[in-house]
Amino acid sequence: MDKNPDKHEPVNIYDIARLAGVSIATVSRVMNNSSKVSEKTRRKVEKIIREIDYTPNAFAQGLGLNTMHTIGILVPTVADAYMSTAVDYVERYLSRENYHCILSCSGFSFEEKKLQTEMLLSKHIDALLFIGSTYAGRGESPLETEYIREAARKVPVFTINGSIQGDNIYSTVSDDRSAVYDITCRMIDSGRRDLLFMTDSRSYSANKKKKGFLDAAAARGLPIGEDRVFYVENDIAAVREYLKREDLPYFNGLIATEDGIAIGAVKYALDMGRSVPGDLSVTGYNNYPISLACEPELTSIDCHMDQICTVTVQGILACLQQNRAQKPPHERVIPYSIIERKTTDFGPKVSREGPAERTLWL
Amino acid sequence: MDKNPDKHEPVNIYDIARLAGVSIATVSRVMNNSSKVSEKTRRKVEKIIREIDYTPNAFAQGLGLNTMHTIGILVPTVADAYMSTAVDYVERYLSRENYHCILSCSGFSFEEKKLQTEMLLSKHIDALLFIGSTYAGRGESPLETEYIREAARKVPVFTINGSIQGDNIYSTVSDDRSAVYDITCRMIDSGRRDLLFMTDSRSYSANKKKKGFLDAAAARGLPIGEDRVFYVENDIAAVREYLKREDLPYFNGLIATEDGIAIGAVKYALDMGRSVPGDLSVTGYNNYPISLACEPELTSIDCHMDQICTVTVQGILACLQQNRAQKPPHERVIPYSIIERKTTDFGPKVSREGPAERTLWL
DNA sequence: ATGAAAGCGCTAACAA
DNA sequence: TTGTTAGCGCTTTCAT
Repeated sequence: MDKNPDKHEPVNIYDIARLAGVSIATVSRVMNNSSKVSEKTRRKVEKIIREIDYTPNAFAQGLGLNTMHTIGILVPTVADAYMSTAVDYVERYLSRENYHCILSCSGFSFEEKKLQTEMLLSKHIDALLFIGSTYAGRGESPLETEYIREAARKVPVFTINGSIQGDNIYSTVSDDRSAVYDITCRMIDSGRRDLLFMTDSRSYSANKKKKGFLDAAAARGLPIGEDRVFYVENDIAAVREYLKREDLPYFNGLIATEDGIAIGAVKYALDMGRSVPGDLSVTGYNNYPISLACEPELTSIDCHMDQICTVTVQGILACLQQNRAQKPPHERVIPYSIIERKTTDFGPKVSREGPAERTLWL
Repeated sequence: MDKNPDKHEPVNIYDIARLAGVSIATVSRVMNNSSKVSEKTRRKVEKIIREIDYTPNAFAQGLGLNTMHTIGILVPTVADAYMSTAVDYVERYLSRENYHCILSCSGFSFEEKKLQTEMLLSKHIDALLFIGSTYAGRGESPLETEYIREAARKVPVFTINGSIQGDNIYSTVSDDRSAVYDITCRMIDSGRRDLLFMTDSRSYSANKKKKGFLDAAAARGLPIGEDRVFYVENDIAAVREYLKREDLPYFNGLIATEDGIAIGAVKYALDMGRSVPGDLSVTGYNNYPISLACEPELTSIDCHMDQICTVTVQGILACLQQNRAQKPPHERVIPYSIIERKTTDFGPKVSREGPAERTLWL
């Protein structure tokens, strides 16, 4: 075994103790800022620590303390602007509080989601965060989310944009239904009566959006039902062609549950010589970077990811801080914003009867 | 202390041993698939393990083995399509090999990058991966990257898109210079002589791109120098205005080092009634999702992130596998592709003299 | 204020 | 094939 002379020899607390002429207990006390150390001893020990560049072994600390200050994060994929923005916020915030994040991209399959959850749990993380409505299932069976409740028996579980019932589970969501309700009302109030609703999913979240659309139409007395709801792939080119080929009813307003779908509609209009928003008014959802690249720039719904993440991390910290102040509420709803850009001509906001429910933020 | 009855009581190897009527060594052997266990004993132990749902304590394992099979990943921000795509690939691949990823978003400041590196190191990770050319510095002083060489004395260090010299450091990069050289040649060969080069950075990577631009112009005998190089913010709206306001020379071809900059140029053209690519030919870089949202769709350079990540992870695994087969090479260059879309009219590829150097992949 | 020593749960070398 | 036991490096009583 040729030992690499460049490699730092592992230095442990015993080395420091020996060099400083004290016991390991004292070194430990110094490392942990215990008050029970004389100023003189502390300085002596700190000097050695600095000279040797000693860092305590995190595994040993973890073994004794039963925590390594690590949060597990699950996302279906991080190669998506929604997820990656959330991960970025959460990681930075947590990092400031001296927590690290283990990230796992689980994909959308049930098996894989469950497996990755268990893998994360086996690493003795302090809390688990699920980002994305996919983890909430489709609301068809409680079995879809049973593995999450199972996880919650070991560590506190948090979810973003997917509400899950269960002990020790805390969700932060945006009010998808109201958002779509609002934006649909505004579109109707701007004179559009021939609406289309396009989505790429039948998830719990997508269904809430659909409800918002239908409720708004009903509230405004428009004869709009499921026949105005279309399921498409969230792909600009696909939607662009879909809107041409299909035998669709006439429409002059389109509500999409994804910016990509909305942009496909804008491109369709372009191809067909229909002006936007003149002939066709379009709204997206999520306010992704692509909505700014679109021409004209896309009106979209912003879910205030920063607030969602802030609230979530505060909940995590509250749960983990020993002074278990109080548990966070089981669900928190964050308000959305309608970002009006160029694909709509809503005009000044008319308050006919307002949204069906108010969003709250705390 | 009210103990939660729902909470799993921590089960350890001693419990299993007692219940199975064997020693902890035998349980450990079963867990690690050691061959030295009789089939009968193995079954007996496995039964208990399953019944109790025992999972070994990762901290204790880590302490003994001095590894928790964890890779540290640093990115300046993961809220960026380039980074998040890379993270997604890497994490999935590593996950299949039973490695977990600790992710850290360091930002761009030197202090923070260094600090986060040390935080990661203190977690006893098995390897460190830096994603993004920002970690390579600007090539002004070796001190910019000294903390990375320092890290490499403890664990193998890998970098994506930033070449760093040093022992135990392995880089995977795309051939930025050749990519821009190629695309500039193609633009010139399609009849454009009044070129602009726009970038948002003076990083090592950005400088290589600039060199590709200038070299190509020189190779084609065009009198183009630094006066055709412009530094702007990578922001669609900012570039859109910048190109109008500034007292710029006439240009009919624009090479951007970021898709966002290129799209800003496309929007500028739109505002000014210049047709794209007729009056102005534009190319971006990175082939982000926004390049598809752009109208017309943006020609861009794709760095084959999948290959970059595959090569990188293979290197990581090679370094970590005990049968230290052989170390990976210190630098690997991955070929790029020019994705021709609608903002250029390159026509059939003319092979005048070819790019100055060939890219290689292995 | 300081030190001695008992764990934390696991792996692996050594004995049997 | 199985069991015994010595670490791994740290935190934390409990003495002093």
